[in-house]
Amino acid sequence: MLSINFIRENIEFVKERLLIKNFDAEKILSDIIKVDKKRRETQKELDDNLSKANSLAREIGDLFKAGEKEEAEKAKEKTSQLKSQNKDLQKELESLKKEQENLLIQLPNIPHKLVPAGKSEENNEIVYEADIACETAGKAMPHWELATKYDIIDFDLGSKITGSGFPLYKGKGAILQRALIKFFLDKAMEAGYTEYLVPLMVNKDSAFGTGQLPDKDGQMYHIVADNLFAIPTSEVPLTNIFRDVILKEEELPVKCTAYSTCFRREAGSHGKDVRGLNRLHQFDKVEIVQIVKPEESYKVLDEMVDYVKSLLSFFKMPFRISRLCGGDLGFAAAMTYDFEVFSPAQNKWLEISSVSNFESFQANRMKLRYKNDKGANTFAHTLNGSALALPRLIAALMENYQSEKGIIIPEFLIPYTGFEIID
RNA sequence: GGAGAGAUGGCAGAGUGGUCGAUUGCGGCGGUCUUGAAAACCGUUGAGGUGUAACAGCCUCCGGGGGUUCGAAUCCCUCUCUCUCCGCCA
Repeated sequence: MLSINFIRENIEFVKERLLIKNFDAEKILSDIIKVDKKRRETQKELDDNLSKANSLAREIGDLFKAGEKEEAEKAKEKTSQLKSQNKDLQKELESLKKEQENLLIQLPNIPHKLVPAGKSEENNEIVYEADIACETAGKAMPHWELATKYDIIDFDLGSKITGSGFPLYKGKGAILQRALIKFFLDKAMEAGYTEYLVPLMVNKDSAFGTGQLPDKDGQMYHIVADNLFAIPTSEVPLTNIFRDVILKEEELPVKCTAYSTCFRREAGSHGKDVRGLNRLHQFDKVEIVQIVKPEESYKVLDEMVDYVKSLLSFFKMPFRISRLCGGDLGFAAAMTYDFEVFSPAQNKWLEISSVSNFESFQANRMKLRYKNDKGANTFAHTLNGSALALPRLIAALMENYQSEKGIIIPEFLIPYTGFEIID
């Protein structure tokens, strides 16, 4: 959420920058300014009235104490009009605040200067491509066939037990999954991240804090009986640890990581790229989150990109990094880098990680602040990234590492899997 | 699920209708003293809004929401959470 003070002072700038995200903010901004003005006027009026009421109450108290009962009773009568007036003002203020909030949360975050304009992923800017050749492009066996051939992932059983998009991993498939999780968590720890094991369901406040609500309402599984949401990523519980928190400056940067299962309804995307592990309702992911000082957030974004790059480099598979254009950028992000790994069987790039700087957008929503060196409370900047999401990585790994003998486990992973080949 | 107790400032912990935004202790910050440090002493120390050139001023906040009253941290209702006991259970 953008802060009202910032908007008030930079309307034209906000309007202009949001066009990069293909968001026409003209109407909503003028509404916000109008409501804001009204809100402040009402606030002032109410405050003045309350001030009067307070001093009257004090006087009445003094009169009672002095034993002047009659005078006191007389003074009481004066308050009734003030009271009813204040009640109305209070109601009005309340509804103005709500109105303002409703408008504010509709505004997406402002994209960073470097974000290219553009409508869709075609306009994303590729900033890095690993220099790794892929000889089997178009000739490799797809991972869903390999899965069956070696009996390590059972999509049909998943469907039987739950439904499509809930695969069941078996034997070496399950172990590979566990090995990767452990590998990624170990690396995150080496890089200074503190590991958490988080709740997989969150309440409304948390879902709102990171921006899942109300923007992506239909994308989360909702447990109605208890009004809880299954997390679409551990970013939600991780970042919400710091909801309504004022950190000390020396506590920054906060670096945390969590492995979790993630749940996504993927409503509206049925039938598109859903084969095999490409798009699932349930999957596993290791996430990294940082909370930093505003002036450092872009340096940290680069660091996080380098970190994810270093992870992917272990696998020696073709991958590339792109900076998302305005049209492809998420609601809450100011800048995002996507990582894609190459699937030789499908002959296409699979998105495997997404690293974003949200600047103060999430922090403002969840009132995440720190005390700066001048003692002033300041919104921190939040960043997060996948490091990494497993299914597509496993898909790419299976396809890239297939051989006549079986799927060869990359050497660095063998200590984690305990086996060298899936056959 | 049943019965009871509780939720106050960074922490501990007073406060049961009228200068209480809140006694006090610890912690933090500033100072005096000291060659330096400790101790001691003095001062200071929450958040949000409004407002100001900047101060000041004013308003709100004692778990959340609602109510009673001229006036509520204090009384009433309700929700959430924590603790103790009982039941059930991985």
